[in-house]
Amino acid sequence: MSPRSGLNQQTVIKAAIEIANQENLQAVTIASLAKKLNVRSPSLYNHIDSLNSVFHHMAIYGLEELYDTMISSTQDQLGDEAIHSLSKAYIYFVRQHPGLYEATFIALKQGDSNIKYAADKIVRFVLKKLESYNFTYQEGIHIVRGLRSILHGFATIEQKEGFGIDIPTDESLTYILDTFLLGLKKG
Amino acid sequence: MSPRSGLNQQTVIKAAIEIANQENLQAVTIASLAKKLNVRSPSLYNHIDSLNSVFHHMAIYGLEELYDTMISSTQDQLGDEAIHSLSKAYIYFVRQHPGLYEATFIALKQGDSNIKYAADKIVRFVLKKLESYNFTYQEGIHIVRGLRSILHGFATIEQKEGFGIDIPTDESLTYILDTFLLGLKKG
DNA sequence: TTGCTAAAACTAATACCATTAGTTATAATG
DNA sequence: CATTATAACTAATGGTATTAGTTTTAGCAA
Repeated sequence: MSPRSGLNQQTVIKAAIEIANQENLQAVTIASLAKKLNVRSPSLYNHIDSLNSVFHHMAIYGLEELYDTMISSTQDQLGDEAIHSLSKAYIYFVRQHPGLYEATFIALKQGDSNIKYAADKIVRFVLKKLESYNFTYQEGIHIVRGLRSILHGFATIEQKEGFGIDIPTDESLTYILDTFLLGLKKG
Repeated sequence: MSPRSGLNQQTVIKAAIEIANQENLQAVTIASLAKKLNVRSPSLYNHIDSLNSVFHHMAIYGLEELYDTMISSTQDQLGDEAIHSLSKAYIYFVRQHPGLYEATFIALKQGDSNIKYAADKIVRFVLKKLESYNFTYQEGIHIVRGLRSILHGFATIEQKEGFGIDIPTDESLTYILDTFLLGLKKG
């Protein structure tokens, strides 16, 4: 107890992620963090710059985790199989870490270069997986934008429970990806 | 000036939408509304229940506007043509009313039935436009979820300027929709 | 025209929030 | 064992939403 409670930036970020995933991103406040970590609010400023910087670190951590998950889900897969794997990994990641995923997205608009870089790594990875299809560069961009739209859109609608109806969402995801991939082959 | 400034709920919501579109949804606060409307913060409570209820009304208004825009963009169109039109209408609506669109989405998770109803109207409209393809009910659901994912994903990524790269986003949208529609025909 | 009343403004106050300044206690190092 | 840097603390500032209680006024009735 009392002074020297063993805090550091990592601990604070980790606590923030827990709160975000259990509640939501809005529930991450200096006050809620302090309570969870058994210190007074101002004490946190020995480890972080601001609440905004907490979101910032969450975003980078989340994007890297998402990237790793996608990488390891595809291994040496290529083509349709790889796209299905990486998509499933993406959607499952959002389901397991909803608050962390929120953080990755909220922060994007701030235009921070570290975050852009972490996000770009994912885009480049997907582009790489598309190489086996022999698309032009421009087509590749369109396709990545399409996949990203599908995955982000699907994930967030699901997160907000906007789908309603009792048809399994996993089946829908498979159907949507198959349709998109089929269209790519025919185009 | 002073008392009786002619406020009502409509005026407040309208001011909120203006602030949201010009800045963003977070900029809509009781304080910013009061300032814009030249009254003190507590005065607003004569016209609204809470800040949350303002977001709520924004969401419903936004969904109805979006619905109307999509309806009138398709008129008596059917099939691919209709899907392209309604999609373009959706994306353009988000570009023109970014803050209002934010509100429609933030509110979804609250699970309010009025909002669910307004959102469902759009889903049913898109389902109707798909009738000419002769899909089964289950396929229809998958496809609507797909289109919704594409449109919401595309719109929000564009909004946060997450696309980078200088290839026109309109071209990407057309490409993505064509690909998806092509896949539907082959399936 | 005058007086009443409901509505809409106001001020004051409460309870939260993030953040900064300044102080105290402690853990580790010389 | 003394010093020092660090990490906790308290106190204070200025922001937020919201509630309570008060004053003002617009419009209607007599």
